[in-house]
Parts: sequence; C-alpha cells; structure tokens
Amino acid sequence: MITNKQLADYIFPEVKETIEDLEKRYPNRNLPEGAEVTRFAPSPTGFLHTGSLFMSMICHKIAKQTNGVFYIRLEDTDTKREIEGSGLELLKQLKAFNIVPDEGYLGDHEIGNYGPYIQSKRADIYRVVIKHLLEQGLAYPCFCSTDDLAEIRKLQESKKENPGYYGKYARCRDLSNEERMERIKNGDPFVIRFRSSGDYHNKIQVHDMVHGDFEIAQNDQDIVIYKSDKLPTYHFAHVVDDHFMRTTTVIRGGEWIASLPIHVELFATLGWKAPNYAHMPVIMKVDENGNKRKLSKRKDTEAAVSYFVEEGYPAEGLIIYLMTLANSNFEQYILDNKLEGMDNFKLAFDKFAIDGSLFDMGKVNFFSKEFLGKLNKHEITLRAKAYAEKYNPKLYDLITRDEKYFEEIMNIEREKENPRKDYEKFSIIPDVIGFFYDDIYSELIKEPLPFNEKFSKEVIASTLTAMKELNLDLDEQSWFNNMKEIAVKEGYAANNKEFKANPEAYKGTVGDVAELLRITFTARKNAPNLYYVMKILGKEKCNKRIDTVISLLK
RNA sequence: GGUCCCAUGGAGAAGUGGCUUAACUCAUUGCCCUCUCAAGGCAACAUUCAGGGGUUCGAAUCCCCUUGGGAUCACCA
Repeated sequence: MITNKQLADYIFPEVKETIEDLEKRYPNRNLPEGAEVTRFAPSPTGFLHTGSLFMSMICHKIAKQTNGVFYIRLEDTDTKREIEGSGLELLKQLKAFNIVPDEGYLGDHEIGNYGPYIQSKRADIYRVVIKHLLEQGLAYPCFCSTDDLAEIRKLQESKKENPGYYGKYARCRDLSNEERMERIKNGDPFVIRFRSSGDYHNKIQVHDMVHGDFEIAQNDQDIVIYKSDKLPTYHFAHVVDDHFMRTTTVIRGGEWIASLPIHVELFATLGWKAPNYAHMPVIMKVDENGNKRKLSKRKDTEAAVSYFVEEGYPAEGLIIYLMTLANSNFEQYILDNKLEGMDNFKLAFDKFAIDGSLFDMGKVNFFSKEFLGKLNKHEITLRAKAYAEKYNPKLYDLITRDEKYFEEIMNIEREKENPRKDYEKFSIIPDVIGFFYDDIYSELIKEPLPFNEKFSKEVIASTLTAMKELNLDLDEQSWFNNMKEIAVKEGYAANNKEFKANPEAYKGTVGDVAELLRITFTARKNAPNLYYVMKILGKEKCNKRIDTVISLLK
C-alpha cells in the first residue's frame, strides 16, 4: 500500500525542507506594539488602476501611522495575463504618488528579509507547504479535465445544487494512492486540491476591520491550490505568503469577502493564525443605464492612474480625494490644515464606507485646484515643467522659451491670501495662458474678436488708440484711475451709476473700455486681471497688439 | 439562483434612541464684491433619512418584511 508520504515524495522528490524550516527562515518580526505590517499585492497585468492606488495608499498610510512595515509583493502566478514590464511601471506610478514601500518588490530589485517578493520565485516555498498537506492527506492530486469539470457543473445546475468541486462531486478526492501514483506515472496532467472538511450548511463567524462581525457559510470546496503550470492559486499563495511574510492586516478589495471562508479554513488547517482582514469598498461609477458598477479600466478614463499622470493632475489632488473617500472626516482635516499633508491624520478602519462610493471627478478637480493654487510661482513652474517634459511638448516649449516669463504668468494673483485657482491640471495651461505668447496670439486673432457689437469699428479704434497712453508704471489702483481718466476723456462714464443715470450721454462705461483692452490683448472676454496681463506683456507689446487689432478692424 | 454586504440630498457623507425643525464638503442656482474671469462673501438646495409594519413616552438610529443596489460563485487574481 502506498502511503500519503510516499505519494508526496513521489510528486515532490526535490522538496526536502519542512514548514518548521520555513518558520525559522521567516521569523516573527520585531516591531513595536501596534505596528501594522501591510502589503500591496498587485498582479503585473497592466497599468495601475485607480482602485489599486486607493488600496496601496491605505496600506501605506496604515503602516506609516503605526510605525509598521508596508511591502509590495508581485502576484504573478497568472502567466497568461501577465504583461511584460508592467510590474516596474506599477512601482513607478506608485512612486509618483509618494507611495514608496519599505520592503519588497521594487520593480527592478527587492529588499527585505521575507522574500522573494515575486510569487513565481517562491515556488519552492509553496511546494514545501503543499507537500506537507499531501503527507497529511489534506490535499490530493486531481486529474479532472476542464470537460469533466464542466460536466459536473452541468449536473449540479440541473439539480439546482451549488456548483463546484466538493463532497460527492469531488471525484478525485477518494482515489486510492495506487491509482493516483499510476496516473501520475502515466503522465496524466493534474492539479492539487485542498481537501476541505467544511460544511456549506454551517456558518462561521468572521471579523473584518471595516465590516465588523458577520456570519458566512463554511467553505466546502476542494479548491485548487497548485495549478497544472506548477504555480499556486491566489488563495493558497495568499495564505502562505501572508503567513511567512508576517502580514498583520490584509487590506484588499471587497470582492474577496466571498472567498474569506476558503482562507479561514486554509489558515486553520495549517494551524496558523490568520491575519486581520480589512476589505475595502470598491470605487464605483454610474453607467449609462443608471446602475452602479465597478470603475472599469476599459470604459472609464479615470480608472487608469496613468490618465491623471498624463493629464498633469497633481498627485496630491488625487491622493487627497482618495483619502476623503477612505475616511470622510479627512476632508475637514485637510481643509483645516490648508492641504499641508496628512502625517497627523489617523486613518481609521471603522470610519471606512462599507458600500462602494461613486468616483467624483468634480471633487478631484476641486482638490487639485486647491493644491495647485497654494503652490508658489516657482513650485508650480517646476512641476509644470517636469510634467510637460514627459507628456506635453507644447507646454514644455512655452515654459522653456523663457522660464521667468512663464513664472510671472503663473504668478498672476497667486501671492495673496486667496490665490486664483485656474488650473486643476497642467495640460490646460496652454489653453488658459497661450495668448501671452505672440505666435499663439497671432493664431487666436485669426478668429473674429468678440467685441461688443454696440461699438463701431471707429469707436474701438479711437478708444484703443487713446489707451496707448495708459501708464503701466503705476500701482494697480492708480493704473485703474488712469484708465478711468482716459476713458472719461473719450466719452465713457466713470462708473455704472453715472452711466445708468444718463445712458445717452456716454459711449459706455470704463468696464466696456477694460473689455476692449482685454479682448485686444488676449483675444478673449475672460482672462486674468487686466493690470497684470498688461504688466507682463509690457507697454511695447501692448501697443503693438493695439495696432494689430486696429489694422484687423479695417 | 445560492451566499454575503449595503440603503441619509445631484455626489461624498456626519449622525450609534431625545442636544436633529438632519452637520460638513463638492456640484448646482441666485445675490454681493468687481474692469471680465478666477478667488472671496452671503444665501437657496432632504418638513425628512428606499417603502411598509412593529418596539418605545420618543427612531434616520433597534427588530421584521418588501423593494432596490453591490460583491461573489475559475487550474484569474
């Protein structure tokens, strides 16, 4: 008779280590009381999803605020879906959002004593545990093909029973070791399944850091733990890795709640203490039919973190927004603290929303504007330049033509208590301030200028000509008074009141004059403060633009 | 369909039996300021907490039902 041990040895002859060896190799971490060891465990299947950024931000923050450890583990056991190079890209993206792991996979190398941190490189570790399970009769090889599985499922559906590989449907569960051995020798492809002792009709009590306590049916599925490609499945790898990497709290998406019974049983069977779990709400979006659904990378631009990077959103804007989604009291905190950072904010699991909330682009814009608004001219220029160099040649060209000039433009109404908040992202800068540059200006004035139709060409021309005398060397108030004086001389009312009292007596008001000038200099009706626009352009250029516009009128 | 979770305004939410004629933030709208815009200031926006029953002197808050929404049921993670 063939024993479990003999079978296990036959399947994994090369595995000599035991679980005890692994326990020694990965000792408990020596950390202060209350320190959390968290991890972000992405699959290298593409670029960073906004939901993943959300998750990793939380893991990072929780570890930081408890003086714990935040590490990254690459879950690359699905070789079919793997996209070459995306692991490195993931790390770069995280770094752009100031999420830097203390330990683990770093893209091109790894640090830490609990590695390897790439699952495909941990095959030997999984095998030690699987061999142990095999020896104990807690796992067994399964030879069922996809067709067999489909057949089982069909049968179950027809009988309205739960689908899956369990109980009497687990055909390979009670094969004799002789038969198993023979089929393996025969070269039959196989997977290894965990032998569940659970009963679906029994409930287990589970605890979750954000959901609290709830009941859920026991697992009774003999899940695959070792695939035919000799790599573990998620469930198994999670249990083994988080145990030996000594994770204290597993922070992951709410979609994992349903498989919690599997993980609970696996931990219990192995005699290991399960980590705490914190299942996060999933970020949602309303689709065309008015239904909520998960933010989808295929359908929603805002689902890809790269979108925000390429558009030039400040990383802080998105992070602040995501933090408000995590703990809604963060919003008040960050506003009270003038967006100065979150180091003193305590993220609490029990303050998380349980249901997924809708992604609100408007609020991302708001926080981004706020953030960009409080940067000084130097900082915003540096950031804009760094962004433009990578993603926006047009903007990069504008900045590098004359960085000081660009800085002054950025500085319009910036150095004050409540600065302008014109930009939520760098990519819109050229559209907003392009008129400051002659070549863009000359493109803009090819379109008809939006002058008020009540003014004849002659009036516009004479008014503009008179305004050439406007003194720019004054402070703002005196400058405006000067403009008023000239305007009055030209037949405009000094203010609205006077104009309204006797509309026939005037061509218009100073406001109209300011508008004429604004349109002349910027080719638009709306622009930043006229005084600063003129100061930055300079007297000479202003008068030149006046001449240009007058010539266009004819 | 089974299992689990959730349900306060356009959005994020506070609220854990009386302090709530429901806070705060974004969005929207209006007014003020004003050379336009941005910013700023002020105001409006749920007579009511999905609906219905109950418990209670008293419920958004506790219980039940209904309805609606979400998650999940792979050799994917």
